[in-house]
Amino acid sequence: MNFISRDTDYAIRALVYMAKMAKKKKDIFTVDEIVKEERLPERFLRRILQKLAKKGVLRSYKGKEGGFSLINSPKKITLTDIIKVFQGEVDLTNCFLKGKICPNIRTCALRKKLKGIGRGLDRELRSITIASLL
Amino acid sequence: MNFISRDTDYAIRALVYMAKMAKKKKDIFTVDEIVKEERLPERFLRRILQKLAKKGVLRSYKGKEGGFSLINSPKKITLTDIIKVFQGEVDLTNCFLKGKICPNIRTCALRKKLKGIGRGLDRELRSITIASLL
DNA sequence: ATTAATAATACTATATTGGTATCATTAATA
DNA sequence: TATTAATGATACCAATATAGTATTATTAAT
Repeated sequence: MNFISRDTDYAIRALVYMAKMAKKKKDIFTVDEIVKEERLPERFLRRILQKLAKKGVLRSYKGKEGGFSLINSPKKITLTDIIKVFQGEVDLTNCFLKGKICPNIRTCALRKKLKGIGRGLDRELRSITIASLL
Repeated sequence: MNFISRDTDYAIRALVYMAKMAKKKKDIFTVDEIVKEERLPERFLRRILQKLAKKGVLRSYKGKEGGFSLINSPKKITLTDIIKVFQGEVDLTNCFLKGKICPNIRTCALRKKLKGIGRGLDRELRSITIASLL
């Protein structure tokens, strides 16, 4: 059971690259540059960055000399943010009989326990920022 | 992102039912009985219990008067055990460029951080036993 | 011999994952 | 203003995973 999906993984690599280079260089990056440096599949990464742009993690510039840039400081971008974009909210308490048979998720001993664990996990994932990975 | 899959969920329900009833009653249960009580799809649950039997969580008895029984005390059956049966080892540190491009998982800042979190998570999941859900 | 249970295995439908392809849009600049 | 170099939107596709169902074999009690 993989916790991180391929697009989350690629997104993190791209963001870390951008954060690293933004310190020395200009801060707009083309997909081609990132693909070359990080050796990721071009069209797939393109779609990933587009999604990050749509979700407000990146800003995109169309046209010649365009590309993508970070909107916020790498210190502000957490793992939780990125996972949420590609894999949705991490939900430890999901119930497969919800509504049908189970009376209430709050009376369920399992979900009650998992809820606490999920909160702890989220707190830890939130502590991992792009900046912390440089 | 659902952490628990449907078969893990159904397995837990079945195991909790068996643990609960084993206290008052005989301890061999047919699939039909569990299906009726927990309202789960019969053939699907059957395959789930067979898998639990194969993995040493349940004992199975063929023939008339047969069924399934718990092998170990409900205190000894942890959530980690059950997740492992149906979803494999929970791996927070999986890397999608392993071997190809990434030099070493141990030099990777992200994986290093996730490894610690994964250990904590595992410890917590291990503390949830079937007995603790009664 | 009959009956009532699991075992093994194959099959199916649907969703998700991982990725590719195409064409439209935009903006710099020669 | 035409060219060029970038992203945007969208559709498509293959492989795998998920969530089951169906069939036949085996086993053990009575």
